[in-house]
Amino acid sequence: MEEGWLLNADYVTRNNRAIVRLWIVSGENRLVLLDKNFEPYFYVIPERDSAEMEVERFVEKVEWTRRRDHGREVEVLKVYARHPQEVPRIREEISKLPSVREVREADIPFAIRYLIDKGLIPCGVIEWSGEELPSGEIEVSEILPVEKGTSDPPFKVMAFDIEVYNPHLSTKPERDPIIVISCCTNTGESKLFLAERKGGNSDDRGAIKEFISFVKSFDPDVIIGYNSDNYDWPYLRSRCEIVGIPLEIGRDGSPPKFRGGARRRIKIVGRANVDLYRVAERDLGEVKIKTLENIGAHLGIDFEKAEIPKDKIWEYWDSEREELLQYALGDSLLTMEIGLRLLPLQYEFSRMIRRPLDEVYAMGRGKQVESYLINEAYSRGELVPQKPRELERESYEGALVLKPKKGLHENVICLDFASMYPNIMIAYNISPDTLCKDCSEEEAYVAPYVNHKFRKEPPGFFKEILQRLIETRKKIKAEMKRYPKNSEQYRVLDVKQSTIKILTNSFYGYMGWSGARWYVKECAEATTAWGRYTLLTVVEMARKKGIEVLYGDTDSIFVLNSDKVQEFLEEVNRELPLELEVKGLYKTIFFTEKRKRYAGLLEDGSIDVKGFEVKRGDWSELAKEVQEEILRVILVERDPNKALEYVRKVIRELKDGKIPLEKLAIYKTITKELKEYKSIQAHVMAAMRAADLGRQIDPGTKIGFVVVRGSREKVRERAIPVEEAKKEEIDVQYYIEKQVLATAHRILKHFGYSKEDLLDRGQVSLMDFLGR
DNA sequence: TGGACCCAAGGCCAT
DNA sequence: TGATGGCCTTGGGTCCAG
Repeated sequence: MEEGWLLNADYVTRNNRAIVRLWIVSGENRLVLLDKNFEPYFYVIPERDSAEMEVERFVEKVEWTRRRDHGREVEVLKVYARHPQEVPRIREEISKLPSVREVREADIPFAIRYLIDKGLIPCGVIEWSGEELPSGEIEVSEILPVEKGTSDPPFKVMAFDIEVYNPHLSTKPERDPIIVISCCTNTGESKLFLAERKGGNSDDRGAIKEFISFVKSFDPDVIIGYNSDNYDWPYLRSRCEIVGIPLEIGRDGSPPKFRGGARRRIKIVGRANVDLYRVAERDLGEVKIKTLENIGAHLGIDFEKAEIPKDKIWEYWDSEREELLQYALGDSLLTMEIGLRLLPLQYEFSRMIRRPLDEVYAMGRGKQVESYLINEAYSRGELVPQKPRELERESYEGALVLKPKKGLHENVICLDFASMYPNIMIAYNISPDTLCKDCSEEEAYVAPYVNHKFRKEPPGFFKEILQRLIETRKKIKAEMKRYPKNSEQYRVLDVKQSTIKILTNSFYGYMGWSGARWYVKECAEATTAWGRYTLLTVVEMARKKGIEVLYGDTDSIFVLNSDKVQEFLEEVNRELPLELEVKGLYKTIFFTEKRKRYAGLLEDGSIDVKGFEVKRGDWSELAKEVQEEILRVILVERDPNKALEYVRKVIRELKDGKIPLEKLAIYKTITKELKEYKSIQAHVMAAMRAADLGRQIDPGTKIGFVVVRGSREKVRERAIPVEEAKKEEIDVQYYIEKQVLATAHRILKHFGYSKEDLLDRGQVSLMDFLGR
């Protein structure tokens, strides 16, 4: 048997038959495995026995088999199609038959079906025996997954980035050529491909050709970019069409395939395309403005990169080319560095949910959970439910949030339930297949408030899966202790446990997602009901013990610390089927009267802020900086008066024009097409102005704007993109009142200061008045 | 006509 | 293309006193 890493899977059609094709990395070799012995199939749940005869009219082969549907055994027809492309049509026809109740699993892609049935793990190792064909491909006779301690696959990775000549505000492939393509590899190579000057214009033919031949010669397994799905790839494709060069970079010589519109995914045959921006969008929410540079800084990458304003790229190309080339190279080098840090988690997700890397990176969390469940269902002989027809969103009651006791508190301990929702699902056997309407109260757990019932036995689909995930994670965490924290083994195990944690914590949300195959509202509703009940129970238990509860949210309570707390913890853990543990100890903590907003000084001297504007991406840097400093002075220096003086100083600086423009920019996301907005607020207006000037504004675009002076009253009338603003035009009064004062007063009002106090009206009231 | 009040839209964060 | 709860700003409307 030979061995190799599974990079990707697809199929080819030869002699009208679909042949599964696997792309393998084996040492220095890149192999193609073909399996001719796998047929597309799906299931039919019959209404009557005549279904068999009626279904047979549409296909060559039908056989009876036993499966389970939500735990119950069912006799179903396994229906084989001649070719995967026939499946959608046959499925349509068959599901119309009166003798057919339901069609199942007809929408699982052929190559994915193969991976599931064979138990093969993408980004993992497989072994096979077979025969080499004259074409060099290998026809396999036997193929198996190999259980191995995981490590990162030995893939060759290439990062790339394009720069476009852009004397206009936007870039248009019909008009603007590519001027630089920069590439680098995880083997240390880097290349720049430059356009040539021809009669005053730049000609990118040569650059594109050289790029294509570099891709062919380096032959990467993984190609990464930053926003490449929405910019670099579409642009390259357009340029190739315009200049008449085929973008033949697939391992079979084919061009990339673009699938879908705004949420497009790009497939390159035999390789894996990964856009790190989409990974960052899903996994790095803490980075508010996701530029390449910000992501790099967040990941701790020490990288000096030349700064060139986007709209000046063409000028540098014309007159300061060397700097532009450094900049362009920096982009692909930084993309590579980011890739080296983000890819391991994507590899592990690929293994966990058994999907090729180039699908995993852009899948939403719900789809990732679903892929995992589909594999679990197969191994249990369970039929996969159909996708819900229409997304009928029925909302349900969620978590409980207590009103905080406002003010400063000393020596506060935060207790929380470990993975509350997954553990509730385990404790009360919540699962689509255990939900029962007519169980007796003895044989079922009955959810409080909502009265949904779940059979106590046998363990449900979700319970079994969650139990095993949590158990596996515990083992990994124990194993991690055997290695030093900076070791490779530790890092690999950490990625593994972290993947399990993310997946485990996504189950509840998946259950309540109306687009999920395993969507059952009652399950989600019962989970939160037990959550509310549990939180109320511990609050009551604490009070009975004379422990003061200051705040609580979903699965946590903040209490005044005392020697009673340890005993209380033990009592809770004795009486409830969940584990309450210490999450943190605050020397000082500050609550306002509002929920989900607090700031505390932890034992190690760090400050933990939740909810306040400091943590939000849609406030100016100035406002956030001021609020952060106020919280620090209050919690650490315990000197509200000093905070007051600080605010007054900042306001003076603002009036004196000493605050740089960048600190005044407010960033918000455009979430839909501009014309669809019912309410035109500042960020929408700023985006419209940007669009008028030629900037591309799509849903998902972050727009940075500032508020300038003017006769118009409404903020939106005075909101302009930050790139177009001058510092002299800033509406200082807006920033004082709506940004600095608003955020500062939210904290300082609890220490007896009014907005007037913060403004220092007494001393500068006349100036202030004239200033308006 | 301006201010008090209310509500919905919009966005982002806590859990 | 997991979930609900919650906070805050803005814009748009009504009502009412002056």
